[in-house]
Amino acid sequence: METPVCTDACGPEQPFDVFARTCPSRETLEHVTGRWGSLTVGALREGPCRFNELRRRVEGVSEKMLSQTLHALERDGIVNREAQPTNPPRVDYELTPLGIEVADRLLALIHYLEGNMSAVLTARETYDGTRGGR
Amino acid sequence: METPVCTDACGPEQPFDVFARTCPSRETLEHVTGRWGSLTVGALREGPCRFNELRRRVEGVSEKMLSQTLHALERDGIVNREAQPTNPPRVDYELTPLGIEVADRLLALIHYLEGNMSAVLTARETYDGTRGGR
DNA sequence: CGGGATCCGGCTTGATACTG
DNA sequence: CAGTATCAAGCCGGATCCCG
Repeated sequence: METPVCTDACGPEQPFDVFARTCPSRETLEHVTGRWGSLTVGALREGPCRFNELRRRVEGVSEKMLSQTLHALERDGIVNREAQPTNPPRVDYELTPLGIEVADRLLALIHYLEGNMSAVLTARETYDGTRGGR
Repeated sequence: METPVCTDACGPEQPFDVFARTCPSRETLEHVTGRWGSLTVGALREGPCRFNELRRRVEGVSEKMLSQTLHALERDGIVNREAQPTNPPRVDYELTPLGIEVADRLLALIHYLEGNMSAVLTARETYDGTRGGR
């Protein structure tokens, strides 16, 4: 489980490298950091959640995109899906242990950005101003 | 600069919240975690870099997308662009202090994923196997 | 070398409708 | 509630040409 080696897509004795075009880690990174992936994972860090509640936490996501995002994350072992065959149906989504680790690193980034948006906004004004109003 | 407040898009007295549909932090997060954004920021963490060298580090990115990505990151104050009006022209890109902080958090996520891809790959096999070959 | 401008095909996305 | 199916639109991204 430590220092795994990419046995098929990144070369014989080479560890996974996201900068390599064909490395599967790039795919997973995209699932996790994708438009809805990062928000979904971040929202689930607050605890298990049902489908429609998740939709409310992640403002703006459509049913289709949330469903699609959750499937990709479940396949990658980031999210666990628990369905109870009751009526009405009840399905809970939660992070796996792997997902929790991912979420914490993602949230560190998110919170840092949230905490420094004033700097970003200032930079934007400077940038937009410098290039003559364009 | 500490505990900034979103004065226009997230409500009067409320800090920036990436889960809110209209919060500008969501936009910046997408620039940073976007398909090429994360790899570009990660690659620049190794040090300043010229355009075409960056293209080589980030395998698979087109000129157009790299250019576009760099502009967005520069506007957000993540990347600094230094052009020397020589001939042939020489342009160096580097992370700003803000960008370095962002990159470190991003790389923490990337390295964690790279180091746990075997678990992801196993999860995928299980997932694909369970749902009867579909 | 370091890009900008343009064209264009296709995948992604978002409504909408429907199912269990 | 928890999704899937369908479809049109639009944006993404690559290829190409051009410029400084």
